[in-house]
Formats: sequence, C-alpha cells, structure tokens
Amino acid sequence: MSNETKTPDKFTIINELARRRGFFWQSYEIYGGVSGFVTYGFLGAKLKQNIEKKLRELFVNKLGILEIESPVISPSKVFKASGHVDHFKEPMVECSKCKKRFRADHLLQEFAKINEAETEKLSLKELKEAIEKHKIRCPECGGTFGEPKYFLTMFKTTIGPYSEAVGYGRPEAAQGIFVEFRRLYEMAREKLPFGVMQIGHALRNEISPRQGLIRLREFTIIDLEFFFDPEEPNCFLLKDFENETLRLVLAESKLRGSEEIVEVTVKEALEKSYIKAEWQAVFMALAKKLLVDLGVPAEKQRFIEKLPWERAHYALQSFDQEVYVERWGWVEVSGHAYRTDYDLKQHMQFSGADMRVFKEYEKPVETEQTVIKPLMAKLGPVFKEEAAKVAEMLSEADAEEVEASIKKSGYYMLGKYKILPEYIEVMCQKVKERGKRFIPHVVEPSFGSDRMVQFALEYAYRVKDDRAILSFPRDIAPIQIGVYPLMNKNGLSEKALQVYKMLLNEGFTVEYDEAGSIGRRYARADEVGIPLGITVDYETLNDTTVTIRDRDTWKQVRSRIEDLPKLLHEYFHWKADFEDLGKPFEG
RNA sequence: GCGGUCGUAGUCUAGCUUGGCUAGGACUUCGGCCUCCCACGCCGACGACCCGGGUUCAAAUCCCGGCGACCGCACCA
Repeated sequence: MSNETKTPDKFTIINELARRRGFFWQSYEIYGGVSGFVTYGFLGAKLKQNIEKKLRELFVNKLGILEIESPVISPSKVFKASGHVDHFKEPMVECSKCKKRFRADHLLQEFAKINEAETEKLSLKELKEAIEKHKIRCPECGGTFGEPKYFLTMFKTTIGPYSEAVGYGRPEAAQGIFVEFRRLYEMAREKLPFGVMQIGHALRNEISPRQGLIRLREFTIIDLEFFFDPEEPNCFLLKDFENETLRLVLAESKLRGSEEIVEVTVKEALEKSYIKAEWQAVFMALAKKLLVDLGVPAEKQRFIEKLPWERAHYALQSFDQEVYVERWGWVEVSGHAYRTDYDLKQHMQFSGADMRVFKEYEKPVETEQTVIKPLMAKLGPVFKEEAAKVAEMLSEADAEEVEASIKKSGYYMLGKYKILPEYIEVMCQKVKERGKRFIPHVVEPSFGSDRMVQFALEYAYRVKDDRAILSFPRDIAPIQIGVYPLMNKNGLSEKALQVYKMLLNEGFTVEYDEAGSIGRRYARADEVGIPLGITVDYETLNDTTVTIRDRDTWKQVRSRIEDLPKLLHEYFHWKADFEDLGKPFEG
C-alpha cells in the first residue's frame, strides 16, 4: 500500500467497488492470489451474462449465427496447423550480468538496423550469431547475453499419461470452429454465407498481467467466424447499416505518425476501400452499436487499423475496436480481422480433410480439354518397372505442352524420360463441370467479454452527492428491482415481501432489503446499479399503491401494485420510460 | 522477469523509527431502538498484523526467504 495521498483514479475506485460489492476479485486470495486470474461474484457473473446476452441479441439472431461450445484443450496439431505454435512466442535473451530480459529481435532491429521482416525469419541460433556478430551488449549495463530462448505464450500440457501427447490451452476460440467446419457447414444446410460463434474461456500465459480485467491469463473470449464466398462478398444487411458512422484510424495515418480519426459512414468506408470486406464493415458497425448499448458513447470509441507487421499472422486486414478509458487511454475491446481462407487452408493441409465447399454453376460449363492417355502396351516394354511411374507423370503433365512439344520436335522430355508420339494418345475430351470447389473466406469479430464488463463499469460509474452510482443501461443491470418496506414494522415488511415474491414470479431479478434506513438502502442499491426501487409505505396499506424510485434521477412515481408487472416489463424492454410508470410522488 | 515503493478486519487507516498489544479509530456489515423517503441518531455485535523461517524472555515492530500489489522497464502474436 502506498503512502502517497494521490486521489485514486477511476480504475482503482471501480476495482475497489467491484471487490467490495462482489462483482469480481483476484482469484486464490487465501493462497496469496495469482495475477491474471479472476473470480466473478454473482453480481459480476450476472452482469457478464447480461452483456453476452446483449451481444447475442445483436449478432446472433438476425444473422442466423450458430452458437457452439468446443473444448479448451486441443492436441498440439491444431495449433501447429493454425500457426500459433510458430507465431505465439517471442525470442528473448537475458543479460548475464543484470538479468534483464529483452526481445532478441528488437535488439537486432534497434542496434543492427535489421528490419523486422528479416529478424522474423531468424532461428534462435541465427539470432545468437547475429547478436554476436554485431557485438550487441545489454543496453542497461553493457553485459553480454546468454542463449536466446523462446517464451511461448500458450499454456502447454499433456493429454493422457503419455508425455509425448502434447496439448495446448487454446489462446482463442476460433480454431474450435475451424476444425469443425465440415460438420458445421452441413448443419448450415450447405449454404454460404453463415456464421458460427462461441463464447468460452481462452488461455494466454501473459508475462505480466496486471491490469485487472483488461489482461487476464484466463479470460472469456467471444469469437464469431463468418464464412462467405469471396466471389459473392456482398452483405445482405448492408442497407441497414450503410449510414452508420465509424470512427477510423487508418494504417496510412499511423505510418505518418498520426492517430487522426476519420469519421465515415459504412458506405463511404467501403467505397474508399478503407475497409476491404463488406461483412467486416457491417460487423464493425454492429460492434460499435453493442458498445453504445453497454453505455460507451460513440465518441469514446474508435477502430484502429493494424499495420502489416502488427497484424496477427492470419489476417489480411484488421481493425481493433478501442474504448477510451481514463487510466490507460485507448484499450482494445474487439478485433475485426479478415482471415481470408488462411485457417481452413492450413487445417486442410495439415489434416488432409477437404475443407472446400461445392458451388454449383447456374448452367454446367462444358469445356473441351486436351487429355493425354498413356498407352501402357507401348510404355511397358520401353520403361519396364518404371512404366507405371511414367504413366502417372504423364497424366499429370500439361497436355497442351506435351502436344506442342511433340508437334515441334517429335518428342517430349518428361523429366529424364523421352516420350515419343506412339507412346501416347492425344484426345480431345468434353468435360462437363457442374460447379467448383473452393475454400470460403472468413471475417472474424472477436470480443473480450471481461473487457466489456470493465468498460461497462467504467462508463456506468458516476458520483452524485458523494455517493457512487453505477448507471448501467437498464437491460444489463445485474439486479433489476429492489423492494423495500419503508419501515420494518406495522405489517409493511409482510406487504413488501408479497410484492417481492410477485415480481420474482414475473421473472424479474429482484432483491428484498429491509436492513437500515430507507436512505441507506437506496444508496446500497445505487452502488450496484439497481435501476428501480419499489417502496411499500403506509399509503400502500390503504390504497395498494407503492412508490417506484429511479436510480439515476432519484425521482419517484406512485403506481398500483397490480399494474407493476405490465409496467415493469415495458420499462425493461425500453417500451416505456420512467415517467410512464406512475404519477409523480414527492417523498 | 528486473528495479523502486509497499503489504494491519469488507474498506480507509493508527501503531513500526526506539520490540512490552489484551493491536486503537472511522466507514461498511449484522442485531436492536426511533411513522425512518435518500449512507440521520442512539445501544450492541462480528471482524485484521500477507505467508514461512530466524533473533529475543517477548516480534505488527528487527533480520532472511517467499507470495502479492502499485509505479517504471520489458511484454501484450
């Protein structure tokens, strides 16, 4: 604990509030705590669920997205194929004198002026040699460096009792979707475009995670893989979103050293090809809307384009959606990557499974093709045991090239084999193609669930009369309604409990509180962001009306108990405002 | 992982220099009183020296190690 009398910043206050009221806290506290792991209390868990629900409402239903759940542990092959084993690591060297660690490639870039594209290709051995060749010493103390070593940011484990069966904890949920592509495509009734989403835990062994919910070693990721035909890249929802504005920081600005924000409509962004894929632009517009719905104003959001060397290995173009927070400035909340056919192609290559889809032409295309037919009766006697091999090579050879060569010089050199005209028959074959096979392209919006929780808290937090209030949008508040007897006697609590039970049966998330003064209970409720408070007072006993209190304005209205279910359902579905809930009441 | 600062109830903190503690206070929480609508007041209760080792008759206090936090460096495909 520091002695400084600095006033704590918003992040500190929110994390303290979160811990005190049970939104979330660092896990394993009784053993001293481990950074990068967090436990959500029931308020936090509920808030997170509500945020995820909100995302589902926006992304899943309208687009017919299929939601799945796949394992966290995968066999090593999956992440070898995906490229993570190769890319999800950093070469580090340690100074033998002061023990400081540096990125080996960064040292070469800085002190030997070797560019990034080249340092990336170097092996550990080559890195070591390059460091020695350029006589690079520790920039801190001038000491020499030890052997370069990779730091792998994936969690590694073994599957079953055999240590050679290496498994990895997934650093993203996307691969769980790609590896199941064939089955999922079938479930999507073999039609493009379609999307698959999953919400689940992911693991990254961060070197030093210390920013609360912003950087965790185990976190909840939401990956949505949207598959489409690159020849039909049009988005059928574009009309609905083309006039939405996006605030972009383009790579070209960043190259000029500027973080200038250009504000354009979705339509303009596509016309000026700031964004390459229509679907990606629409997902970005949806992502912006999601964060607005979570309470983050549009002007506190931006999309920043990644420079080529900043991009993940799979991405052709990618934008990070960032939210401005007081403590750290702009922080990523979602990534929007155009992954092309990279992942499916890799898995196709590594697994041998065919990841292509079949697309039928409107009319079958008939083409005439020149085909070489090897005549085994001739090849056999000439090439003996090599005849089969020659025949195979022939059928794979370019027929037109063979034909041309024979016409020109009377023979064709197939590698070291001399092919004479009589060995083959050149035929003209009519081929009817009904369609073609191709690997779909993918755009991926990917959200950090925990960060959305953090940002929802940050933007919900305000102070009124020295009291903390979490002004969550009403549909993500963990608790919807508080029910309070004005006093704890004369039958008020019995009546309040009736109201409480009635609202529970109506499906609301309700809390009953009779402890302490009414003002204290309102304050407690404000602090966890309960939008409405219902108070049973002496008038209730006469005319069965109660007061309803608004968290944000502290205003109150009066309504009949029997009208509550209808009014409240409307309120929480944004079909009614607070003023519509009853007659104004002065306490 | 390195360097600096630091670790006392749910929270904020006093005590540490110079060892003597039955560890003090405030807020919160819980129980009670008060016709009580914005953390009112009054009575009462629960609750802590980060962990381990050492020095000592005696350790919250001194020493060593570990763990954790904050800030900076590095890292964040």
